Amino acid sequence: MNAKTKATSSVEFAKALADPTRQEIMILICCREMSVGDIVEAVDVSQPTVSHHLAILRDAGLVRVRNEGKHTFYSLNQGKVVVCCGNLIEVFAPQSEVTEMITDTSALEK
Amino acid sequence: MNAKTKATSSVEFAKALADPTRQEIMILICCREMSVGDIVEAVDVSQPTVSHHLAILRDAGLVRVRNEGKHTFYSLNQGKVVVCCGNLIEVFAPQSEVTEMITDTSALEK
DNA sequence: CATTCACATCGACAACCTTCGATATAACTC
DNA sequence: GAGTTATATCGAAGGTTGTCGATGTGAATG
Repeated sequence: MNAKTKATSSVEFAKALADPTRQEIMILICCREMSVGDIVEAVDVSQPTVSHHLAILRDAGLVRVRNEGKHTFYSLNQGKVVVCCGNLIEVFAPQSEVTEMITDTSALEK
Repeated sequence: MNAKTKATSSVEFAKALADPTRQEIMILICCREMSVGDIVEAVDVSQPTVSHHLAILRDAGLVRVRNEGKHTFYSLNQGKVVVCCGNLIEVFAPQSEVTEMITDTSALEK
């Protein structure tokens, strides 16, 4: 387990994903950095609402944040998603083949 | 994809997991069948509340239900958990090694 | 067939969440 | 330093969710 990355509980992880707007934002920043303004333009909610959702994703450790002058760039932490999903599978599907795979190998360690 | 199993959206899946009582129930019935009464005894909420949570898990396709006389037995659908988590990883971590694994092989098909 | 048992459903209430407009903050610009 | 731009925070409104007691329902039981 990486010490830098705060451990996110399964409930907190699920709550962070439990909103369509948040999932939409997550897809936008999944594979690239985006400024808050760019995200606001891409989704159909106000700027404060986008900031609010980004704060929730930040608190869950699901996004990386980088400040550059006036702009703040967000990007999704894909590794965190993998780790949290791995936790879910370990806890709620301990008898599945996938669980054997992810507990045997250290595929989720990074 | 199994035609019997209704496709659960990632938002619906996340919402189903986004409550500690529900996750507690999911762990209880993860690897065994339990009647509603047994679940009520094991958790610290009322019987109507347990029924309510079971209904949400049922609507999300996350539990199997079996009636036997007066009793109703619930058990977790581990395969569904694996499939839904696989979907999350594919969508939100497309560049991870795990995504290559689960898209290359058909490990999630059952 | 009246009673009991197991569970689901209903109605109400409180807590929480999403959303917005308004405002604060912090950084560039002229 | 006054103005502008980008983002965060605040406060309120409205919707959703979790919880409970009360009640409905359907199956076993005597």
